[in-house]
Amino acid sequence: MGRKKTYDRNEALARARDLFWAKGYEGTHLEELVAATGVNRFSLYAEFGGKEGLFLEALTDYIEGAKATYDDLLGREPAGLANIRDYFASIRFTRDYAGCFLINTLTEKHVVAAEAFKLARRTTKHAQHLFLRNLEAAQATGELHRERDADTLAKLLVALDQGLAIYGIVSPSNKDKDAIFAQVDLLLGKGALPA
Amino acid sequence: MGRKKTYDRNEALARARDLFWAKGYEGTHLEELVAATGVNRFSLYAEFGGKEGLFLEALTDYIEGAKATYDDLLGREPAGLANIRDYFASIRFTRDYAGCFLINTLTEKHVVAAEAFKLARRTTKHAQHLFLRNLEAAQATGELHRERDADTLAKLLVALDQGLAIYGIVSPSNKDKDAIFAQVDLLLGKGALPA
DNA sequence: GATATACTTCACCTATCGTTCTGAAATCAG
DNA sequence: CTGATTTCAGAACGATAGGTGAAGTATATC
Repeated sequence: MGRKKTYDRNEALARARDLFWAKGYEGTHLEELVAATGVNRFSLYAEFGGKEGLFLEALTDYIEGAKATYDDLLGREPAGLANIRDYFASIRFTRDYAGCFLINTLTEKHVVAAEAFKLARRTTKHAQHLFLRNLEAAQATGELHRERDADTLAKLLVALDQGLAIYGIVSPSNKDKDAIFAQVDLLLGKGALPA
Repeated sequence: MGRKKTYDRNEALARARDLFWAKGYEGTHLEELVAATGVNRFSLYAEFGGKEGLFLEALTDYIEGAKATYDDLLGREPAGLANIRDYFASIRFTRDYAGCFLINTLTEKHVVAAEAFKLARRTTKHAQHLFLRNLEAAQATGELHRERDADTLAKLLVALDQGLAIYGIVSPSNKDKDAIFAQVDLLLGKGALPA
């Protein structure tokens, strides 16, 4: 019983996430959050426990979404280089992510920085693990040369993943993306890579 | 005539840069700036024209430093892959940059975002140009295979450069760095890269 | 339809932000 | 030394931030 909410919790969280993502924690004011989410100040406090709680939930929401994307694209069967190529093609080269919310958060040394750091390490490790999984499968089938250091290559791909997210902000050209993608292929040993 | 300043302008600028770098624009409060720079509020306004002016000067200072580093390491003669290797080895794999001040700024949509965006494009283009210069020289001497798309490879290196700056925040392990460096070498066609 | 419940609106509070002002301290020309 | 000039240190300013309280309104159960 009682009055119904005029907002949807998940929808509100998504809007808050986008705002925090774009403007950072301190740069996003409560008034903007109220306007964007449609949740009034009082309910926002009751629902999320204030600005800080809302931020943490928004960040967690983002992480879960990112993890789901990783799992979806890099967890496919059969494992192999195709999964990696598909990941870069469909994430880093199509949607215009404004960098990475989590990484942006790390650069802001506010109160939730410690929690964000833990999340960052965990997510990075997860992505690295998924990359490695596909690289090792590729080595098993002979798709990737067995002498390549798969473990390190996975780390490089993680770094490149982040780099491309940023590159997309500065130079969001599709022409560039296609060309860079071809170079990633070369890195993976596909295509005609000269010795 | 008049009283002497108790601070050094450049020193104060460097301290302000580090603070803004670490905590962002909105996350850095004037009181902290006063404490860190040793410049009192009044003088800070007289000297830099307020918080915004100080930020812009600090950002410019950072850019000039970064550009000088690029020029120094990637502009050396003779041009070639060694310069690129040296750059990554001495910048992205030794000093613990907390990401890139300029890129951090882009993610904060505050009042100087437009100016920061211009600076980012210009700096990125500059780095790309320097990478390309060394790649083309390497192709001329046969150090790098002539069929490689040097232009695109330069772009990839720019993206990787940014990615490694971030990777250094999350996983600042020197063991990782050495291994990743070996993979960068492979990307450049040095070492025993299997076809 | 009465009543209890939960959300909404709106005004207010306190803290703190960036900025400005004021009087004292320090420096240099004459 | 004297006076002009500049910086210094701290208080004070208006604006606005995040958070909270009280009254009103819509909804569900009985």
